[in-house]
Amino acid sequence: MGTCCWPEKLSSSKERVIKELVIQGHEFASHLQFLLQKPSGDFDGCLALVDELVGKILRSFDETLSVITSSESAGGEVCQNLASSQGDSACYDDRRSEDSGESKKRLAIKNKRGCYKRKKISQSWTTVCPTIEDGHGWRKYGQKEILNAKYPRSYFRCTRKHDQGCKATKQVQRMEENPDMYHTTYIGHHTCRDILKAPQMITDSDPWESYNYNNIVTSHSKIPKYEKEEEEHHPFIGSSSKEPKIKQEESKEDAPSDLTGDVSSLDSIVWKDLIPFEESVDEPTMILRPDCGVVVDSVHAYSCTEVTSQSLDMDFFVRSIDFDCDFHFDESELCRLQ
DNA sequence: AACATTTGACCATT
DNA sequence: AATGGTCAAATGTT
Repeated sequence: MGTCCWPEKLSSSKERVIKELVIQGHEFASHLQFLLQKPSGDFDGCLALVDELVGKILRSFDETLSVITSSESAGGEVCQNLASSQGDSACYDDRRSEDSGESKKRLAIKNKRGCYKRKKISQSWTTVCPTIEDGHGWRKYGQKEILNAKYPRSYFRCTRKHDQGCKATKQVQRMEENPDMYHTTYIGHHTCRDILKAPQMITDSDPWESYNYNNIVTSHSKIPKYEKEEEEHHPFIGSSSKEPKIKQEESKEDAPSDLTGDVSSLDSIVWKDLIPFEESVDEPTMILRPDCGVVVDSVHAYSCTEVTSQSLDMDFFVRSIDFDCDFHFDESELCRLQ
């Protein structure tokens, strides 16, 4: 896992990645930073430019990831972390076809409940947060008691699974040590395109908040009425899939007022997802959440508490990005390419 | 009625 | 066999 290197034949890909991510991304981000540092009066006139830069940065990440993804298939060597789970269905079908006759028989007879393809855990990253809200629309599809765990684990899939084939899922479990926190494991990335709404929301004085397409800052999870006594054990888990949906749809205006009511204790916990990374980058290997411990792939931990619009620093991102395959952006490489 | 959640059954993996 | 992930019918909510 951690020793997956870039094969020689991929060196050009590496250069492309560096060019895309470090040079262009850095350039755009620096430009953006410059704009953001302007006095707010001047800033208003730059909204279109900011919008454009954000688009460029996103494109840069998109391009980067597409290079990485294509390199994997071309080179035959797969960084496990980045190995797409998208194509796992065929794999499973094959495996299944080789399965025992008994298994086949059961399938043929039932072909309904339980006939599913379990995805390989190839792309996953975890977060620890006081909320399971992350700006995406999730639908709960299961819950399990976990051995030796006090709290059950809830399973969510993207609400766009069916209409857009988005394969992102997540598992949420309240932490025993700290029941106020939720341990969330994201599996697979969003391929749905709700992100398209993003530019419309870049009207805030705080640009990071714009990344927060769904007003996470003010929309804390609300316990649904029918959650009843369950709320004591996992209030957010039961409600999450409703709320993001509200936000994903029309309610940019009314969602906040609707959702701020009863979790005032979270008002001080202002964390913001860098959703563009999660959305546009094929595989988000990093999530930044001030106030939250962030664990990537259960191995690489990042903790950031001071990432704001004023401290937007591409170097930080570059240092933090870890493809889990010994791929480094070293300074000399950067200089050489520049 | 449409959509979301709950929950037990089923299946894959170890 | 144990454990955990997924499915889908039943049920609840809007």
